Amino acid sequence: MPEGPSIVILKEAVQQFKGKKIIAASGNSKKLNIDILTGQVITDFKSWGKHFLICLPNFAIRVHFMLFGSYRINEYSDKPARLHLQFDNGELNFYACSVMLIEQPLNEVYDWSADIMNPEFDHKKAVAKLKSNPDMLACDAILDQHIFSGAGNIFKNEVLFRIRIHPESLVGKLPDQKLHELVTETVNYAFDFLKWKKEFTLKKHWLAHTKTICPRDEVRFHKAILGKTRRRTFFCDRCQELYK
DNA sequence: AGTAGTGTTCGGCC
DNA sequence: TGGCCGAACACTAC
Repeated sequence: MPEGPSIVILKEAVQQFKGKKIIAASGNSKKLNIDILTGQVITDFKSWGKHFLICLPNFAIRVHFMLFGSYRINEYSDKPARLHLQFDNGELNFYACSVMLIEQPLNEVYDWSADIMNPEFDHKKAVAKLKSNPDMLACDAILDQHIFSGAGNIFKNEVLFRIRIHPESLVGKLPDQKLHELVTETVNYAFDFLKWKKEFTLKKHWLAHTKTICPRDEVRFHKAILGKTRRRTFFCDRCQELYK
């Protein structure tokens, strides 16, 4: 569930509830007084990277699916719902996710130009952020939500393989052209991910993530826990260049 | 059947 | 004060 494109899919799937009144609300969220939701009208659904935002007239609900979260539309699971919203035309259920109330205007909370799926995504700003973090490893840079909001661990492995950059490369040592490729291909992969996820062929298209053999030169991939983010990393040390 | 992981936050420790 | 690290959360595909 978690990565940005999956949240875009969710946003598309809930459009039937835009402009609808919440006729009942329940759930086991501790961060939110669910009673205040009943009677409110949903003005919009938005997303910022992995954040799913339910907009109401005076505040928004932020849903983050973390690693295990899930949702059901017009059906429910046997697990307790973290948040259940009932409408006259259906229902929306969220499970095992983080739910938060946001009372500040969303434009003050979120920098939309950092969201890789947003039309306002700003390539130049992303490059500038990378350049201001010269000591950061490439594998951590892609996971940094302030630079690439919506990118996750699959992105990291696939994008670094696509652009032939070793995950332990220092961002400050990447030539300008590679820096631009990093940004361009992270965004490109987001839209490939979206398309493949909708076709249920995402895994089939993985070139590096979870793989044992490099499809380019057929040597073994390395599998290691790398970077400050300490996440699984799959890479080929023959075709992915180390900039250090 | 057990394990590991599409993620983030928090608190303890040095 | 701050960086680093592990735990917690809680589900399911393999």
